Amino acid sequence: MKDVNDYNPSIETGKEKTMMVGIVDVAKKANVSTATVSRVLTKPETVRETTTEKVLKAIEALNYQPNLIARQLRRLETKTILVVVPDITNPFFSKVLRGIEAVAVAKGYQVLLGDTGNDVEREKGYLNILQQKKADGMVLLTARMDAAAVEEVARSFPVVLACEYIEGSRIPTVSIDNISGARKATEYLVDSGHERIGCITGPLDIVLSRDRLKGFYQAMARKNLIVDPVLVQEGDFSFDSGFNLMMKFFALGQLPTAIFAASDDMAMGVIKAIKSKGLKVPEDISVLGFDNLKFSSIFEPALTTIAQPAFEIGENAMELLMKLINKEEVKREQIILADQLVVRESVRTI
Amino acid sequence: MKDVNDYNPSIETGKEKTMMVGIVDVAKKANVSTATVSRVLTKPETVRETTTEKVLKAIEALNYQPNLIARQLRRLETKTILVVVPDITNPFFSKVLRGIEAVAVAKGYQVLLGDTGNDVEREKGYLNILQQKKADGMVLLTARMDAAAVEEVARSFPVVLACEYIEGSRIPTVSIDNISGARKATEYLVDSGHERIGCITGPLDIVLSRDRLKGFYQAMARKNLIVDPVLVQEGDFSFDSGFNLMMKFFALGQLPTAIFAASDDMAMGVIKAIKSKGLKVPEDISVLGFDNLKFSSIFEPALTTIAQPAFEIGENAMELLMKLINKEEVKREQIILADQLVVRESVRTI
DNA sequence: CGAATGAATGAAAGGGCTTTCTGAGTGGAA
DNA sequence: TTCCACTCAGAAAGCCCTTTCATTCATTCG
Repeated sequence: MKDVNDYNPSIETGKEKTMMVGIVDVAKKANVSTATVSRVLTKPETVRETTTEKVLKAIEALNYQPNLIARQLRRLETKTILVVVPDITNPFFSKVLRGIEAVAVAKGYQVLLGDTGNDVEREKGYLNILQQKKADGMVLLTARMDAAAVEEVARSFPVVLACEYIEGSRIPTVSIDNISGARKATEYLVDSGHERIGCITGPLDIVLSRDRLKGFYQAMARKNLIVDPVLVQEGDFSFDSGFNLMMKFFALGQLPTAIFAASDDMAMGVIKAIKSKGLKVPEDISVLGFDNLKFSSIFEPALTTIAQPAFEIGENAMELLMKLINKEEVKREQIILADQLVVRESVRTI
Repeated sequence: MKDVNDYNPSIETGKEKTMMVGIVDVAKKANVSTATVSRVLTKPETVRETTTEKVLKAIEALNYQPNLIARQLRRLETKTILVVVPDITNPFFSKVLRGIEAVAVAKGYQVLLGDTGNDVEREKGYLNILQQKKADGMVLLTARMDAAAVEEVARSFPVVLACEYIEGSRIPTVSIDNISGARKATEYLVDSGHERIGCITGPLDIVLSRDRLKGFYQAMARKNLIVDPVLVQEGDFSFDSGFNLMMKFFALGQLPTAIFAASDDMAMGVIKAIKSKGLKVPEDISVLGFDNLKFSSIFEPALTTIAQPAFEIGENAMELLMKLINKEEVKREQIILADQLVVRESVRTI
């Protein structure tokens, strides 16, 4: 059964007591109590220098690493936070995640990743992790699930929402103002001379999608323009949905002169569809996106879009979470970061 | 000091003993021992049905959630694995991560994320997490650090490498064959009639970059073509490095008819540079990439590239890790997945 | 010189769960 | 009826740390 090619590290160590070295071993070796060893590790200032040295030497000699699980149990804290993401593969979310991670690491926290794959059930599942004490807090980059359930958890544990928010909730949130962002985008389109403007939204069961749509309507209303209902279509943020919806406009024979897409991915899909019909962007139809993905500047035409400060959203969210965890008072529970219109080449001035 | 706008959930619960309910509370309520409660939760088949019901009812009533930390301490396992990534923002890695996550979740594991931001020091830091027992195993998507250190850890803990490997190491690995992939790519270029071919490599301190370069040389040698040394330049996988290196070729007045870039990002940079000089791809210069990012098919011209099965790499890595954790024998310690040449529009047949 | 102070350390009690060992109870075979 | 075998459940011993409380010892002051 055994084969030279088998890889089994535990065999290599043989049955020689690989015994995990514990704090007692160190204590014994250094001739002190476990209490002292623990103190050396966590409050060195309370231990005499000579003792500290002895202990450190023993730790070194035994290559001792404290068992964090035991510490966590004792201290009832994990120094871990949970981040729930709808799709880690989406560069926008991974950038937010990176912002979170950056400050987490700086503050000595680790991050447990929960990718829901856009599945509400899995999203719910992650709620338990807090109650099971596997994390000290959580930041949600998605909030499609039952709002009450989230509220419930947030009542007993530190929770912050990033990007999305829950209507009527007091759970701390950091995001941009999607309404004003979308309004700004649409107004730019109007100011560029467009009147017949289409909107491809995100999934409307998400607040943030509704907000962007709301911003669109607001801008149109302010400018006294009429929105043709067929030109408002619900996508799912994906390239494909942008492509398909634009094709639908073609099929319907209903062409706007400009389209506001609620994500850069969709905007690119829209543009591909337009090109596939032999038309040009922005000459024939203008397109404006949302997110400012790295790729949007590389794309041709380079996308005019609303930039979200993804990394900063992550940073702020984590900082907020830290305050919650440390039971500091948090004054503003809604942090709104500035978005920005990035003008590139996909919108034409008429 | 207090303000109506303060958000402080612990205030809402007041000082009413929000007391964490523990297994003893359940036991008391159900009139059984803690042992029985534990058994209901973990080996229900050993408990009489009527008892089980009582216990379940108590659990329900108290909304009891077992403290996983305590369980972990007792069982000496965390049901958590650590994934160390050089940059989560890179869609290739996030896709691998997703593969890992998918099988992790399926097997009841959680994933702790370690993003190193391409920093070797941070990479090293994550090694400790295993020894500190915060994770049962780890998969490394990067292995720039001291090989000996990794080996050392891998001797006592389950570790698998994904994408990269360590030369001469027996640590289980899953990846594609970068040498043959690059060779295949280069040969395609040659077979398309190109002879003067440039290569833009990844950072050469990474094995995988060296392998791709090696594949390039092998193909050129097999086809009896001469490699002009100035046409081989070291990039860092980024769009910018591709752009800059191509500009360097222009500055040098040394133009190849085709370029093999070791990443799609770089390939796109190269193409942008070519376009910026008023030349066309593939008409004037052909470009071939590596990775097959989602974006590569959207890019114009659509990139001809080598596709890596990122998600599958992740899946396989995690499955391998599971075997290691469960101390099953692993026969093959190197799993090579198939890469694939995806022909699109960026290479011209002469 | 004795008492009071303070610093440094140790003993021991958990933190919340799992699991072994043991005992109680039940039913069946002799 | 006695005994065995078996099932189910409880007592209690940890898992490995941290932290409180107590103790020791040296120092200072009256």
